[in-house]
Amino acid sequence: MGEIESRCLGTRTRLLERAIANIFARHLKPTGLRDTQVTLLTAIGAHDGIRPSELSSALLIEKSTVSRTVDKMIEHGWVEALSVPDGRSYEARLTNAGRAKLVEVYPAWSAAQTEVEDLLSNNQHDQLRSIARHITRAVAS
Amino acid sequence: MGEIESRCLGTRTRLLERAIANIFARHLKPTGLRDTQVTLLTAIGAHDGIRPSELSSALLIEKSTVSRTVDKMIEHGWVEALSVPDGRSYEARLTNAGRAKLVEVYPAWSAAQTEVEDLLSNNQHDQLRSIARHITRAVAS
DNA sequence: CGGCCATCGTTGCACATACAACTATCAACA
DNA sequence: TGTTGATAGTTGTATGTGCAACGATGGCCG
Repeated sequence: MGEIESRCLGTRTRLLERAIANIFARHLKPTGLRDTQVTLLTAIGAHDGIRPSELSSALLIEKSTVSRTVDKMIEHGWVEALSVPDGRSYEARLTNAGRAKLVEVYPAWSAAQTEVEDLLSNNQHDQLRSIARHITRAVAS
Repeated sequence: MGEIESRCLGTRTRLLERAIANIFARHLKPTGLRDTQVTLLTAIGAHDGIRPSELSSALLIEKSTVSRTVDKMIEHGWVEALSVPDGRSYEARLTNAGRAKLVEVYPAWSAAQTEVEDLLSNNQHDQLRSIARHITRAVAS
């Protein structure tokens, strides 16, 4: 049973995630945005016209969570939903207000990112990105 | 702004955590235990007499979450609380039922662990453990 | 001894999230 | 064209979690 204690990757990943999420949460608090909101806002900004289902599968965020979070961002006026031929779906796009919000959030994000990078040793952030990329590919296939 | 999209360690860590947590959740479901419960049960088993505050700081789980989760495990009869000189705290210890529960859970945990290791490439699980150890030390100091 | 601050665990409350059921729409095909 | 099955997003429900406030205890120092 000591094997769980000594090797469990679930526990370790969670520990890692909490440590890093806490840092981001602290820095983002004054902006009023949550980490998930920043993630979705950024993803929409980087992939104009992306659809909720793509956000969900690419970021591994539950589709219901995406639905509710994007709804709120639409209410805030940061995102707009463009209708598409497929009547079940829509395309998400940043509004000017959404882009402005991202600009506003950037310094806090950057400070958090720097703090996390300082917390990790030199190669570890690259390893982390590499692992995440690996997972992304595995999920995509 | 593309920098957030391309480099954010918060997003990447969360993605990683979700991917792995989903695998563990799926395997653990039949046992009726959540990942956090397994983590706490295992930690108590490995560190007999550990206190809630120590569980919280070592595992980066909120003290309130530890409190409620341990309460439930006590109700299930898996953990017992031993009183200590310091009247504010107590020592947590596994009961025989708790040890039996761990034995019962082990196969599911092991299957999940194997699936995660298969998902990652050769060195990545070691890198992940290394990073988690690094974080643990940073937090402890 | 007595007051003050720190620490510990618990509880109240708000919220994000997961999972499942549901609705609406599309695609395939007879 | 009508039916069937798959897919997209939404909503209901339950729960885990975080944060803040609280009550209780301990430790410290005058």
